[in-house]
Amino acid sequence: MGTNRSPTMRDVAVCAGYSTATISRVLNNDPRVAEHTRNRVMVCMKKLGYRVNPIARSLKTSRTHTIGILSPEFQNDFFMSAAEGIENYLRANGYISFICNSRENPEEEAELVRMMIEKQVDGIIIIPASSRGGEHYQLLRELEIPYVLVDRLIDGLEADAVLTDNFRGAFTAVERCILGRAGNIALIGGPLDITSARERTEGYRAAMEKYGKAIVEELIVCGDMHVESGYRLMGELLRQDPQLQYVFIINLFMRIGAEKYLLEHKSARDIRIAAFDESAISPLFTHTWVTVRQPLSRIGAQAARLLLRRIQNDNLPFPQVYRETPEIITHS
Amino acid sequence: MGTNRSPTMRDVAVCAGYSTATISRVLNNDPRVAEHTRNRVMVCMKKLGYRVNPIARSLKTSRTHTIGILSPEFQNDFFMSAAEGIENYLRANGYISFICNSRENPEEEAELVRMMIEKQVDGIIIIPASSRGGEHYQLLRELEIPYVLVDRLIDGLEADAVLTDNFRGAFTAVERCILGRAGNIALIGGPLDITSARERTEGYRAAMEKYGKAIVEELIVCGDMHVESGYRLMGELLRQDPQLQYVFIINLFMRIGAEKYLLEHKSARDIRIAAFDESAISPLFTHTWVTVRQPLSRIGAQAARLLLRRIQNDNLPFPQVYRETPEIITHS
DNA sequence: CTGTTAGCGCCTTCAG
DNA sequence: CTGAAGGCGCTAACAG
Repeated sequence: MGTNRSPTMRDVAVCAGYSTATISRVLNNDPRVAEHTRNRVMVCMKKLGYRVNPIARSLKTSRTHTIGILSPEFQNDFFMSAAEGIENYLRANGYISFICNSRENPEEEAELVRMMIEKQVDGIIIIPASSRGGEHYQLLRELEIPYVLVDRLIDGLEADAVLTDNFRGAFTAVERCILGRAGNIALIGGPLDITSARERTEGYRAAMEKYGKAIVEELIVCGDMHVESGYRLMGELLRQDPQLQYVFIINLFMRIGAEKYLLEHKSARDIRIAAFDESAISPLFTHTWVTVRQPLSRIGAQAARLLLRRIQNDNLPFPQVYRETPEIITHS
Repeated sequence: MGTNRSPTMRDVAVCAGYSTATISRVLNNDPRVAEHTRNRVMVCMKKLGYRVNPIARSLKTSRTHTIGILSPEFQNDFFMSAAEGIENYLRANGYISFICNSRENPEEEAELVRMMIEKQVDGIIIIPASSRGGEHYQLLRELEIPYVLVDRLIDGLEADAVLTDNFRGAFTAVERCILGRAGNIALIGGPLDITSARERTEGYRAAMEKYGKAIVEELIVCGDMHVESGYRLMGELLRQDPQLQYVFIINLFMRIGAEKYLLEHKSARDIRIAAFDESAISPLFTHTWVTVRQPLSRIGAQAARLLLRRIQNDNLPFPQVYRETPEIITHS
């Protein structure tokens, strides 16, 4: 009654008439244990409602079957979709995960990495808060704790990573605009020290060049990835080129701003937007031409898979960088 | 070089010339340890880069300073905002948290609860996947593991909980419409077995009654909280009452659907929407009249605080249910 | 195939 | 104020 401490291996051992070593073997599927013994033990475990104590086990093995995940933002569907992909894969493989919020702050990210190390996670998946790295990456390497980057790379850091093929996504999206016999195609890009923004910009330029479209530098503008800058930049572009027909926008939030601008300025004109990302609100966009859909949950699963292989010391060449192909959707 | 196992209490003890017992005392701020001893020990800890091994500590104390969080959906800004509030509070108080995804599925939720129990979390915060409960709640009670519900209640379950004051939010929003000298005010509600949907509907009715507005049952429709149903229901309402001026919509997703309907059907007419929730995309809404903003991160923090008090056995009366007042914003 | 033994790193009486 | 000793629950040699 009441605070019945939960049964331990010893209890099972007594109940079954074996030593704890045998119980342990059954637990770990050690093949050299007699079939009938195994059965007896299993029955006792069931009877007593025995469950291993993962803490004791971890203390012994110094493996926790726990993976840390670092995300720069919780209220961001993209990161969370990737996190979901990660979690699903891990859970299906006997690991559990642990998401923490770095709040776009490399310092906090580093602190969280230290905390995770302390908690003895078996590995870490990081959606980096910045493309500029930090000493914690080195720490992880020294301690030989495997980690995988997701969505962004770190400049100058050799590391396993899984991310969208940003270049290709941008290239194809812009290509579709060009093949639609576009006039000018403007770009609302992002900070060039964010690898994904840079790659998308490069994709734009490459597509333009490939098809011999003149690149008008005035029609290439950079925002900060947030709604307001999209709004502002859309205005600027239209002032630059009142006849503008196509805009390629590299992320969802700036695109929301741009749509808002168009809405408010009742641009009856047929501006067409090609952009990365999709979300619950996409139905409200009125200028959608091409959408680049990132395979986020696949990216997450891929990252988790890679990490587990590292943990199991599969000796894959280092580093592995997977670029997952996005889906390009052209709307009517 | 290389695999230098990390220093243990014993290393510190040797370095400082004391026993491990003393090191432990320093770590736990035991007052009966001489000041200079404490200093010596601290210096050694710093020098060796000592960090406690929380696993060993947990094995001994059977407390993990870890809290499990269950969320029905990762790609949901509202849940994740609450999660963020929780995490912040916990981290500031020496606890870490552990978010898992129940995928709107009570079975998975139960399974995750069992997993968390196994992992020996000190407590759990649950955003319930369903208002209908399940045996895991009883399990938690039996094992005397504290838990707090967030955002939704469970029918027939006495439990600590923190949530938005849905009734009041709805009441006030509708009141503002009425005071704006509205004609009919329609309602797009949700499944009545979800407590929050039910409470919001009640708030609507109460406000209507208080001001003596006739409740037209044809103008009260229920969706499933998703975009499509908002779209469909907006259409139905306008067919019911082509002169409709105000609609109160109980969540963001149905509201997106409704806005989409209005957009496509170029309702130049001045329909005004009062609705729960706000998000990155709110700028794109064109019929906003009143917004009910849930204080999600406060709710999260509150839930975390309550849970920690339970864990520390503060004997508060049981159960505690906090209803946090939402902010009501009236737009021009 | 099974048991014995010796810890993993820490906390906690109980003595001194 | 400090130390010695035992044990939390489990695993991993090493014997047999």
